[in-house]
Amino acid sequence: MTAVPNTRERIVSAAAKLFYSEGIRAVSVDAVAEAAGVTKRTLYYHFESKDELIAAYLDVRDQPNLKLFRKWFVETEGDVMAKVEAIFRNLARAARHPKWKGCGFLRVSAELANMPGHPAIRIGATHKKKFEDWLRQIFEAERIADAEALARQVLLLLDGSFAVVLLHRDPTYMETAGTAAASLVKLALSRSVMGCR
Amino acid sequence: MTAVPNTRERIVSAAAKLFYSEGIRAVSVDAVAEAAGVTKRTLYYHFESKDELIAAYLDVRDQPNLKLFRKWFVETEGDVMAKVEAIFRNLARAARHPKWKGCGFLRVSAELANMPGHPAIRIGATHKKKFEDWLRQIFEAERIADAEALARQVLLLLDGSFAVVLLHRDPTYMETAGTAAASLVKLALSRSVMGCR
DNA sequence: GTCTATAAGCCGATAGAC
DNA sequence: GTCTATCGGCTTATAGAC
Repeated sequence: MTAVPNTRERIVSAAAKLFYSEGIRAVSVDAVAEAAGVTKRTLYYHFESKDELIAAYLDVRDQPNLKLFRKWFVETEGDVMAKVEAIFRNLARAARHPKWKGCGFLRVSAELANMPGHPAIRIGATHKKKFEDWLRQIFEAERIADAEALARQVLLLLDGSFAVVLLHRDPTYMETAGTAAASLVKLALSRSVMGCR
Repeated sequence: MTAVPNTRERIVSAAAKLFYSEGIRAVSVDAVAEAAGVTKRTLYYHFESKDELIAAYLDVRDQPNLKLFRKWFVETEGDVMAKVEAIFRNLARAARHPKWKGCGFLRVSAELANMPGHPAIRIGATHKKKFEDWLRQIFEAERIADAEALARQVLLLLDGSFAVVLLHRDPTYMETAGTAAASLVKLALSRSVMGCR
């Protein structure tokens, strides 16, 4: 809420752009500072370390990301199958953008696989849990018996499509994942209606 | 087939261990050379660049990896659903090993997301296509109508479970993925028997 | 084919002035 | 809070001897 352009925010914004585009280990602190228009010393005034900056990068992406998924869901006409499938279709559209490079959270967790307790990984894990919980609540509202398992299955298809499309650069995999997700939702729904476990 | 311990093989073996354990950008050429017991100059005699070494690392993992999946599949008693599910159950067991750090192919593609044409990414893409083709052939042999789509769906669940388990360090997601995969196979099988598209 | 030695520069992080 | 200047170490890759 300061009146002047916030230096910290400019640094995080520059970091987000570079880290997502190039990868966190490929981008130096120098490069982030230069892109933000500050010196490295200023950057280290606002952040204790590069690791803290990486965590800040993912933290600013948390809410906007979840909000976008919710938007795609609610703005779609039809039943819950159609709404879930629409998430994947919208994601496929996003993946066709030349600057798309997968899921920032998953890429950081892959890059930092040798540092399991890293703050950025915690933020990524929390983000994905929030998404899974959101799905679970939706399925519970639909009176689906094992909403928790179904939410996990849809999450697995979503994160799988991030990984596969990043590798093959073929967004049609996201549509395949959407079809699979819709099938699983339908199956769970039919089981619940029949009163089965 | 040389009689003496092959220097090139020792280098690739050391690289594989370190790259998988720490990440490709986190490991220096110096570290690989030292682990292999050769000097950096010798390493650069056998490999033109670090990029070529990364590609070699994934290349040696291609066949053993596919062979393991086939082994898990054929050694499982029961129908195709049980066999597919067994892949995920075996993977969950592997993921519980303390040294497990996800899928090497996917992690490289995440680390090199800014270099789409990198030789190592091509090798990873080819590897995953081989796996997908193997699944497709299995489903075709089961007379499943859209074997291609089903193979892609199972692949998406598999790679999704790699990504999610790496993030949460919770191998039960692999069992959830296995359940989902079995459900999708069963669904496709029932559709094919009924003669539907 | 393997070695020693080193180039040339970038890395994360810091000292101290203002 | 932002600057200039720089530390010590590590980076990929190479020159030239044997």
